[in-house]
Formats: sequence, structure tokens, C-alpha cells
Amino acid sequence: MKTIRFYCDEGLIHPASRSDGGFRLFSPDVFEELTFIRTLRALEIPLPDVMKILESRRSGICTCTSLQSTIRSKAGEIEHKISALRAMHIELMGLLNDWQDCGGQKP
Amino acid sequence: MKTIRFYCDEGLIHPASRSDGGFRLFSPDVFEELTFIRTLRALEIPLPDVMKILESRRSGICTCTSLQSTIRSKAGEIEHKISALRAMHIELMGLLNDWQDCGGQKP
DNA sequence: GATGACTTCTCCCCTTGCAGGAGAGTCAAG
DNA sequence: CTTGACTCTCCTGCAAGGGGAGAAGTCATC
Repeated sequence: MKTIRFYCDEGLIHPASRSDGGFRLFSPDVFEELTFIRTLRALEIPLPDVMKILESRRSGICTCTSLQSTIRSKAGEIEHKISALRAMHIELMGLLNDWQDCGGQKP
Repeated sequence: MKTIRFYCDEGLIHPASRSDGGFRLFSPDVFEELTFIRTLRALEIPLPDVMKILESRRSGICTCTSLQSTIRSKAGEIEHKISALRAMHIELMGLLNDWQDCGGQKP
């Protein structure tokens, strides 16, 4: 719930209205938007970019070009990250193998 | 330099001494340690863990078991992350393909 | 010894994406 | 009407540093 309030504060999602007591009332669409946001966030797309994407999604105005370039660059980053992680994994395993031979000496 | 000061404050590295004026004086070994830290940080190993690893490295006391389990779990995380990223990459590409067909309509 | 140029010192606030808690208010059920 | 559960706003803090202010140190030159 903290996250939802935070997203409200940041303007990513908008409560349909407020109750008399001030409680946020959401339309069911928001759940789907939250799922969408979670997907984008899992991709480590920063919130400002997420907001832009949401806005164009809502407005129906296709900003395909900018959106696509954003996402394409993000995909590139991911590819880069994967290869970096893979290299690190190999390095780590090498480290482990070295250490296995230490026999209780200096690691 | 900010990072180095930060690491000093956090107790990761220790200046050999201070000048009369208060400047931190490092032994050359620190450069090698910084490289080591950078490697670990690139693996996204958090600073407290980095500190532990550094300490056992310095003390010469082999905490291979705990170190290895730490690193092994980190390697597991990395593997997990790689597969997650790969899935996201596929999802992203699917998204892009869908959008390419939108022809200027709703993305 | 004094000067100028360059570094470094400490201290404080800023970032991103939330999480936790305090104290007060609200909602729905019985 | 009371009770318990939930939510409200506001504040603080986390990692891991970055940026800058203003003071002070250091070094080479004169």
C-alpha cells in the first residue's frame, strides 16, 4: 500500500475519487495499470519513464517512436547487463575454485 | 574521491595515517583493495558483505565456508537475475512487435 | 617568509524507490 | 455505539554515493 500511495503522490496513478473521509477510491483499471507498472519496474525502467509510457498509453496518443526508442535502449541495456552478469558469474566461480584449494590458508 | 572518503567513513578501508593537517595518507595496498572492492561492488555485493570479505582477506583467517556460501548465493542470485532479464527482454520485444503493428493508433 | 594554485578537509543536503512508524481519522459490522 | 481493522498524512531512514560550500592544508615558486 505504501507503494500505491507513493505512486499516487508521484502522479503515476490517479484515484478515481476520494471518499468523504479522504480515502482513495480506485477504478478497477488501476489494478491492470499496477501490473503494467510492475512489469516496467521489474525492467528497472525509472519512474519518470514509466509515467511517460503510462500517459501515452492512457491518452491513446501513439508516441511509438519515442516509446520504442526508450524501450529499445532499455532492451539494449538489458542485453549488456546480461553479458556483464554472465562474465561476473564466471569470475565468481573462478574465485570459488581458487579458494577451494586454499585448504584453510589465506582466502 | 567522494567514494574513497565514504569507504573510509564506513570502515571499509583505513588510511595508514593522517598528515599533520588531517589529510588521509594511504599505503599503496589500498589501491589494490579498492580494485578488489570495485570488483565486488560490480557484483552488487552490498558494502557490509564487502567489509566482511575484506576483513577476512586482511586477517589471513580463512572464512572460506561463510565466504563461499555468501558468494555462492550471490552467484545464484545472478543466475536468477539473468533468467529474469532474459524473460523481460523477450517480453519487451513482444511489446515492441505489437506496437509496430499499431500504425499510429493506441500503443 | 609570502604568495598563488591546487587539493583536500568536514559538513550538509540531494538523489531513487520505496518501507516503517506515529498519531489521528474513517469504514463497516455487530 | 462500540470495536477492530483499515487508511490518512507526515516524518524519518535505507543504500551508495554525488554535488557543493567554505575552510584549511600542501606544494612550488619567488
